[in-house]
Amino acid sequence: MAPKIVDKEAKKIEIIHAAIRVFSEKGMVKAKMADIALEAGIGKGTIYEYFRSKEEVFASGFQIFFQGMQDQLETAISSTSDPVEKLRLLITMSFKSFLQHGSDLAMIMMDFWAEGIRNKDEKILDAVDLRKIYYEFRVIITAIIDNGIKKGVFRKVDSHHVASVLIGALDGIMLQWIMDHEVIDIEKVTESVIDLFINCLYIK
Amino acid sequence: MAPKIVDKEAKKIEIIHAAIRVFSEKGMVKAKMADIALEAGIGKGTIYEYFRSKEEVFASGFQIFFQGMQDQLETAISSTSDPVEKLRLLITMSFKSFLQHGSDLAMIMMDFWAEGIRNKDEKILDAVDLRKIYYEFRVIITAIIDNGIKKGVFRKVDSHHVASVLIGALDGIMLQWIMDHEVIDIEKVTESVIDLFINCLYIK
DNA sequence: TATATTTAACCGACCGGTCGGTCATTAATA
DNA sequence: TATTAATGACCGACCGGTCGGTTAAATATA
Repeated sequence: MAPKIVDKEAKKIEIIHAAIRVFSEKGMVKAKMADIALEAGIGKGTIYEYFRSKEEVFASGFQIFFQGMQDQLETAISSTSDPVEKLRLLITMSFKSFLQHGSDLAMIMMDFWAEGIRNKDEKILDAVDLRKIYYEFRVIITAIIDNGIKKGVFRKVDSHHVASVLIGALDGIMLQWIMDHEVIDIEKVTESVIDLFINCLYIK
Repeated sequence: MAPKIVDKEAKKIEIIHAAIRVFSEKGMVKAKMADIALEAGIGKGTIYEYFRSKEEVFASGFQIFFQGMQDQLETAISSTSDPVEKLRLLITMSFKSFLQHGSDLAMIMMDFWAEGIRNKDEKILDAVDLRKIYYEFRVIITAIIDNGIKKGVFRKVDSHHVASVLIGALDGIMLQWIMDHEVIDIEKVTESVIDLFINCLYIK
């Protein structure tokens, strides 16, 4: 009188991770539900026991992916209260986590971007809301800079827009790195970013 | 004994422009050959008189799109020999041309990025070679910075990596702008970029 | 312990729709 | 009329999603 019971939630997450692997290898469009099922070691139909559609699988992957990144970053910068050190950590951590994962994970980001931009008007999937993610990231950096200005370590700048430029630089450099690992030396670029942003904000 | 004659080359370019319009509106995947034919005011089969496949249409669009951008930029910065002014022009021009075109053109860039990255190993389409495009862009900026250093207007920096950061910043900011026009004030961000890059390189 | 029963979980053959690409036919031109 | 250009109905591969049937874990019964 009692049927087979599995940890639905755990299995769901397993499927998401399999999906992320497939998405990163083949891209959102070329990744087929059959591929995801194969990677997860289950039947195609089973995926539909856990998700309503391919899009929902994608959205779940998106959420887990960015949540993980954001958590990692926030714990890192909370380890110090010095604005300069916070910025330095934020920059190095961003690149480090990117390098860690290899180029596969970089690929998936591209799809998330593309999908996020394309679906920005249709609010069907609010999990795939890059605007919110960028907004939050901007808030964090703006706060650091404002704090630095208030403490008198940074010169007075338009913190909001400098934050936009920094985020842009981080993303844009990653784009270049994805395209050509040989030409972009992350170590040295990190130094350049730190040089440009921190030293230029710093009051000597 | 003489057949109907049309300007094949002109018609080909017409089709490419129609395709770019459709790609920018619908994205590479959702853009159908039938849509492109409709936009160009011809039959679907006719496209195949000029291109072998959808991918070839896409690659041609890619080439024309980036060639146009690059030409525009190069003529702009060739109007002066002052490194500072060259950099300033490069930054403002980049954003201006982006604003000019509206968000549709921004969309297509996303697809080009995604496609360019995904196809970087398969050298089938060397038209879609973003590595080359970025490389050339990097060379231009590196040259400007090196020239500035040589002339003693810029302090000694790792020009190659600073160039990477600048390109990254330009691209990354555009990404943010695509996602949320409201939050990113291009005018002010331009100022911030100029402030950060030029003033920080400048020797007072 | 062995067997029967229940039912959540699982599955993959199948369906319906889509779309890139083809080709037999027609139109236009000199 | 000879030749090329243009076309859109058609084809077949593909794929997301469905569904009827199967499996197996947990319990009930003897």
